[in-house]
Amino acid sequence: MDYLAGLNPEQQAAVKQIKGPVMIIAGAGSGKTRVITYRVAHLIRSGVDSFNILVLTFTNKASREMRERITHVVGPEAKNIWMGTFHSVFSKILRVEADKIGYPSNFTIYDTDDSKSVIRAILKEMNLDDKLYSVNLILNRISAAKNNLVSWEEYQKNDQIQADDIESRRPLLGAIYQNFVQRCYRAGAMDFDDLLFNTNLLFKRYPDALNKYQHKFKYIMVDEYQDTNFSQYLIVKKLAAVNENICVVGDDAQSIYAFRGANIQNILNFEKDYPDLKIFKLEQNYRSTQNIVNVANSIIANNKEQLKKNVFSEKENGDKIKVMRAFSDNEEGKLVAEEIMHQRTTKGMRWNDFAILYRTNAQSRSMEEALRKMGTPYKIYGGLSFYQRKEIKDLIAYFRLTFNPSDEEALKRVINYPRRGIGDTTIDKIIVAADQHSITPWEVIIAPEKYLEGRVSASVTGFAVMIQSFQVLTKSQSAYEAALYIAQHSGLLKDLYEDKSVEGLNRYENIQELLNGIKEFSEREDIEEKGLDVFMQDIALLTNDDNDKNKDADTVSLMTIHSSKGLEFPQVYVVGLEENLFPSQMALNSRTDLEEERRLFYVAVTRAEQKLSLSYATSRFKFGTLINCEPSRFLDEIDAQYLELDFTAKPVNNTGSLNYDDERSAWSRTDDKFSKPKPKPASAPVKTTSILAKAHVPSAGFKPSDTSNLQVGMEVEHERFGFGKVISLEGNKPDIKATIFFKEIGQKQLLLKFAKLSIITNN
DNA sequence: CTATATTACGTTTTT
DNA sequence: CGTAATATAG
Repeated sequence: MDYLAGLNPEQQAAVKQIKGPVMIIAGAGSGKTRVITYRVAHLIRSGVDSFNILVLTFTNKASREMRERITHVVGPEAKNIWMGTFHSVFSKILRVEADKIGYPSNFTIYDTDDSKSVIRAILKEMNLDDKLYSVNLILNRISAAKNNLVSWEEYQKNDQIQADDIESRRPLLGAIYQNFVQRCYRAGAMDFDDLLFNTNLLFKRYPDALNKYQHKFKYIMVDEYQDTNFSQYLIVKKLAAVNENICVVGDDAQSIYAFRGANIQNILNFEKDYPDLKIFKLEQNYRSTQNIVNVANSIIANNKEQLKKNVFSEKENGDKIKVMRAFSDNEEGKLVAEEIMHQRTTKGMRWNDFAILYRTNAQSRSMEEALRKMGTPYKIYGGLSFYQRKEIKDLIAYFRLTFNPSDEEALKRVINYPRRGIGDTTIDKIIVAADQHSITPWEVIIAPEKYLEGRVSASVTGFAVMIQSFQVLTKSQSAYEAALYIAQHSGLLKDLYEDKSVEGLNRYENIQELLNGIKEFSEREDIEEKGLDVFMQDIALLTNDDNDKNKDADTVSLMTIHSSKGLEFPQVYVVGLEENLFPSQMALNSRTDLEEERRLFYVAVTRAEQKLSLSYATSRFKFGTLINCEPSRFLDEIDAQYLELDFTAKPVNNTGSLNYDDERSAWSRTDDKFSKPKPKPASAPVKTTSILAKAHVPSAGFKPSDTSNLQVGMEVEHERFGFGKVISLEGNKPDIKATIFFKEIGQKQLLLKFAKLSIITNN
């Protein structure tokens, strides 16, 4: 098979240049994936050992698809290529080298929820205001530090950083960072950023290790290079330092992950690192009509910083870009659903040919509803993934704990789920004891008599014994057998089975699905090691693109623009083109943020092959309240000659509360293509102040009395309810119920064994 | 300790 | 509006 035949001259040149540093600037739709695929194939055909090739991608899906396509060309040898996301490739390496940096090779990977939970625990322990020290802010700050390879020690030493933190009145961020790192270390856990940070650490501290991988990966390719952060950049640079057979592929115009630390300078400055760099520009777009490409170009022209290129299409002009206006988010959904229905019938298309793209996941709801009403089949991509569901995380936490009992987050998750009488106070005691003795909570649990009082020890021991039995079991059983055993004997399966609600049923089915997945894994023949521990290894790195059992179903696709990157559809509907939504409110403060938003719009537009529609609503629900919206500035930036405005939609069931410009006034504005509804004066947010009784302040020296001899008529004081008189007593010994009339809040019924009462008088 | 009620809080985007 | 953390009663 002549894989070069279908390529244009520039693509061919890029494929054939296999030696030395290469940068391929690939415009949207310019056949980037084909070039990478064929370049790898070409490497192998040219005699490069497939074991010496490393291909780094941004998503699991991209790497999977690429491997498939390469297999098509070169056959089974494609299996030997090291290909995957940065995170998955380097977590594999770290598992091999873990002991060098003091980690167990079965370290846990903490996901974002785990990290947040760790931070919450730290804030509690340090007694900090969680409004000033918001979890998200802290996590972002730590993440940014790690991605720039700033350790907690350096963070604390850096004057600039300290000054910033002091100025924002958060001087303890460095201490929190330190605490966070140490806790993760103690738990044998790494978060996503650690996987890259620690790889850098490994290469820095152990030149031997670096050397080994430098010689292993003689040929390196990086896809989506514009999305790499400093940490990733340095890993690649170090690995490529010996052979310098490095090829990066990307498009600066599609850099949309700066919020996660991606540094567009990595691609803009690549030439500085490799002076003898060969640059190839792929500028012909094979995907979209000329109108679509022209619109995309006119959008991106508003950005200052970019590599010069001239993306063009030789396809037909195609339809103009349709702009639809709706009066509410729900109506927007209806318009889009109707238009898709109309297009499909008149043009004889499949549901698969359509995609609806939005800025935020929350927008899927109105689209979903409208599609459902019309009976249109659809599939939502993204959102919370299978592995993020509570029940799945619960079961996986049992697995995690089995293989890494130090994993504190997993422990906290399942120690009392299903209920086994180990409540918050006991858990707190365990953690405190662990802190005091500088050991892990697990070590407290396996020897509770040393650290805890006898009463709670029993249930804790029961839990420890159970986990230990899992540990023994997993050594001999297959992944599936072990998983099933754990699901049953943890009590989790039973707990879900007994919940007969719709959601409960659903959860039970999800667990079954996970178990089926593990079963399939157990039965795979292309893997040597099939223990549950192996299955667990990169589960934290998996996302939604997992169990695509209905992959071939004919459905409309709904997803965020971010997750649409790399995909294409004959017809694309980009919805919610409104100020503060797209561009996002968060992005309005700085030029760089706004430019990233614009690149995101560029990505959205360039997903379309034949027809592109844009829409906005003049009002939409946000946090349960209706707000007015202005059309996005991005619409104004598009050259009007490419647009076809459809403002025919009339407000449905207008109750007079909505003000809107009619069609004519929209057109009568000469300076502006889009009418801007006058912003309504924002109604002041209603503060819900509790009018309930203020808490009773107990008298000084308040002490609960022994109430076993309490009599009707006695006057008592309650910690919260204040002073009162006993009206009546009923029930038997331990469950005596007292009716007491309190001066401040009235009559109450209290169970004596719980109520904290202080007896004032005996009549 | 558990179950229920109440409140606070958030929306970018993902490995 | 929806979820998740916390308060409260039993």
